[in-house]
Amino acid sequence: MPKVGMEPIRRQQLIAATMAAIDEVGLAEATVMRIARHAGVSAGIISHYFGGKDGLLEATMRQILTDLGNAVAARRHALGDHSARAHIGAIIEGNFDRTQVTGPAAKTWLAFWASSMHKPMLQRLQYVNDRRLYANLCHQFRRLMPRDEARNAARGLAAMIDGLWLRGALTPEGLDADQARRLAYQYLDQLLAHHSQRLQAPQTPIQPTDTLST
Amino acid sequence: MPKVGMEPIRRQQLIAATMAAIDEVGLAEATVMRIARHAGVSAGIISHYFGGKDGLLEATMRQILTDLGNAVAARRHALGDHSARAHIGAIIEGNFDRTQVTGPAAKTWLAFWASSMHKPMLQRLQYVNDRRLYANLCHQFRRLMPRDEARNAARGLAAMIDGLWLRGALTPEGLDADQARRLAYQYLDQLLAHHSQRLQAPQTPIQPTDTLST
DNA sequence: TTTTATTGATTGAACGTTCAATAAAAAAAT
DNA sequence: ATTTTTTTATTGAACGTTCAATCAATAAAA
Repeated sequence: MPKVGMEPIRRQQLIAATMAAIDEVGLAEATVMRIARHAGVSAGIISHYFGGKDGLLEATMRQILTDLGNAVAARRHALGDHSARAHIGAIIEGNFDRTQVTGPAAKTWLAFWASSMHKPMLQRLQYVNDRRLYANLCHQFRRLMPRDEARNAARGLAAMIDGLWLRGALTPEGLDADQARRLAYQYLDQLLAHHSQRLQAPQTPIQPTDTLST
Repeated sequence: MPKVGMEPIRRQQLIAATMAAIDEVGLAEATVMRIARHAGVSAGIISHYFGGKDGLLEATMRQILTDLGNAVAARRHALGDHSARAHIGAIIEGNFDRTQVTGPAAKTWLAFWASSMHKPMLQRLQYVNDRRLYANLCHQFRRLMPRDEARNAARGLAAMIDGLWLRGALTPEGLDADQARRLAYQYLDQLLAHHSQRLQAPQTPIQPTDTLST
């Protein structure tokens, strides 16, 4: 089987196998042997390409974060409408993207969330990603409201997104992405309602059954 | 040291030591020896009182869920005002209770969230707790709105609570409980605003500090 | 003296890593 | 075209470590 130029192929295989193994039995029992078997290779190869198990786990988390970043960036670039609401919508959509919501990715994500609290390298990755989400949201909200309120809105929406995600991952039936999107948009529109220069009123990618306001 | 009637004492010590160990080094490295050392006892005692490490972990998760249940129940019983908003407020307050927000409890909680996906017993505990939160919220919202909307509101608020929790646990500085409460209440009031029989308007247990702009 | 609680050395299983051996492809030589 | 050599990728058995569980020995209370 040894062909030249295997490195990128094997790396991808092993990262995918890692997610599959975590999906199957959890991080605690995702041994190098199980991961290797999933990828159809031997255990030793992991140390060869990633320097060890930790290296593979780090690479896997990087992959997940990169996927999320791409999912968001793609939707923001495809935006016709450059309103704040549209940008924030793209962030929501990106976070509930197919690749992210899938069983393996969701469980892997949650496993890394938990273990990042005690592994400095993973913590760093998680932190950077977190700040990026918050900063993006904050920047968009800032276009419609004063700074302190924008910060609150960003914190609230970030929490809502993560919360929907978390509960989706924990639910045996998996995340209902449509329902999650709907709830996130509904919350977003409530946040924006008070500050709508009327330019900016409910634009409805999704109609939250609106309401004649207070 | 052997006195009679040690069992309940040791059990409590060991459960507390488990949370402390998880807080310190994470579930993956919370070995029986480390936990035992934390409690000032030997490793063997764990199997003696809990039948094994798994038994101790299960008991620890049960403890955390019980603490949460008590925190909520206490606040609901202490309620003067029996409005739906007051009840939901008690649920929010209970979830951001001191004993829950503390470092050890928060990290232990997250660790169990992750591992409950692959351990049927923990999954069962987590699921029951989850349904209870949802059912309680749903029941209270139902007093103010039609069923489908009540369900959405309950799902949204549950996600918001868990999301704030999660992000608090992941943040290096820990959860800012006051800020979390404020955001949860703000969201709650937005949910209720559309349905307020005028009895029910913003009652402000917490003032969202509103902002002098910029 | 009996009962109860606790210890800690021991055991066996499981893990990640290593590395000499191997096999396949690519390159060079014929 | 064929053979030989070199390079690259891969294997899997062996090693050292770490862990949870066990249980005979022990020490304190009753």
